[in-house]
Amino acid sequence: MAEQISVSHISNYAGREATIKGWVYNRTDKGKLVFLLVRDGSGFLQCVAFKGDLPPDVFEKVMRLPQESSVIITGPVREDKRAPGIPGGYELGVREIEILQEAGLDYPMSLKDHGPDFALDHRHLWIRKKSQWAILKVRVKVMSAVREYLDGQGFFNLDTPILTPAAAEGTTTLFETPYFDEGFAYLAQTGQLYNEANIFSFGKVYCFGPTFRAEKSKTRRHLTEFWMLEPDPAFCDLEGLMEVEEGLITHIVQSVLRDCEAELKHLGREVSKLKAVTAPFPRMTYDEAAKYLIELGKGETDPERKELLKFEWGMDFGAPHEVELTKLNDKPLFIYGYPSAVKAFYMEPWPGRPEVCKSVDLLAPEGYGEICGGSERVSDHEALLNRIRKEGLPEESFKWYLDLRKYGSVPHSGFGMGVERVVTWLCGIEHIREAIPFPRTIKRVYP
RNA sequence: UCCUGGCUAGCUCAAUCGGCAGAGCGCGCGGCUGUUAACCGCUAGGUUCGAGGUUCAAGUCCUCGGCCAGGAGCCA
Repeated sequence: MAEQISVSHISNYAGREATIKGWVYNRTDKGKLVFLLVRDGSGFLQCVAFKGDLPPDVFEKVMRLPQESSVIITGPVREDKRAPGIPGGYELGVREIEILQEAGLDYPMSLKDHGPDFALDHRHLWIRKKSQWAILKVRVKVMSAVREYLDGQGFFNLDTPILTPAAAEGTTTLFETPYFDEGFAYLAQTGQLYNEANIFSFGKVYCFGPTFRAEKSKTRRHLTEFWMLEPDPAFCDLEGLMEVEEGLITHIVQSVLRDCEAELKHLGREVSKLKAVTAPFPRMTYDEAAKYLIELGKGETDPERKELLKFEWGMDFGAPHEVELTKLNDKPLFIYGYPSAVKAFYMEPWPGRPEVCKSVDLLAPEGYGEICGGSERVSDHEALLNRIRKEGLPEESFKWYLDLRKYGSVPHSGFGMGVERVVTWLCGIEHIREAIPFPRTIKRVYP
């Protein structure tokens, strides 16, 4: 009996019999010869049926097998440069085929491109498509690389609650849900405050889960539900934080390059640009970036562009500003020392410059922009209390958070990384909605 | 919330100045022993987003409405 194998391991079986279980992705019939491109989740494999090798009724069925039919195929594995697929270069002769189900002929997803509305309405089927499968494979690798790296660096993965009592940062819109006799609970937009509590029990911690933002953002960089990684190490200043970030990002990129070569190739990703992503990453202060942008704006002649690039010290970067800054380097770029006024209340002020805080954003190159945002946290109890009062935040809600500064406070830092933004960048794709299996956007909760 | 663009066959799109509603893909039928989103031939497939208006004539122009997109703001 032939061994059942994964398509991804096909190269180990050349010259032997093997069985694969999967779905017909495409069929090309040539009269007395039929090619079935079969996917099994691990890859795509060409299976070849010759008329002379099969009983007439079986061959007739294979020749008419609809796209997406589920099959179990057994036959000889052959090395053949002509064979397409992922990894490709190998094919399976059809000696025996069991058809579990002939798919309906009205399968709506074409192998050609669809418009976004149609594709998203059929996301449950769209994910079967090779391009989407490749992107989501990269996502899987990013997720596992994250855990692999942080676990290896002595971080502990402590989960933080998704149902939370109130706004962590006050400003951003939250999803609200009724909560028994307590009134309302809110879907977490960050696990950071809880991470900070976990720090004092575990030292270096991270949370990794879905995050919710009810902002009415309608761009190719936004989802209302996205996955965020938030590492928070104790005894770590801003410089130490940047080192954690560049170590993590480098490990993610190298892991994807190593294990997702075929997927990136299929997506047409220029791999050489990712190979350049190694620590250390360039660093730039907000002051330097502001100066650069102001100069750039002065030199701009197109009035529309000039308006978009308009900038003065104290502003937060808009998308067009970010894009310009990402063009400066081939590697991700750290920008640190933002004005306190545009950042959150818990960020440590810069020594001797209270108008600036110890915050850092990491911008992915090639125009992709912000993938991480973080800071050193205020560790002094009085200073934090003052910040909370100044922001007009409800002191009572932050009692437990303030406690953390009373019992063994230490310098600590943390950042958040948007998983889908990283995947979008690594895959070189246009839109973040393809970087998550079932995207949630302002206009879409189906399917 | 604002700005811009779009809506025509199952899908992706064309239709000149307002003048007969088209193609490719997919489905169906036929052909082909090396296809790579195969190719070749044939068939079927239309409430042009909705309502109203202008006109001899509207997919095309005007008004209102709906839906989608991506950009601004905000952010990861």
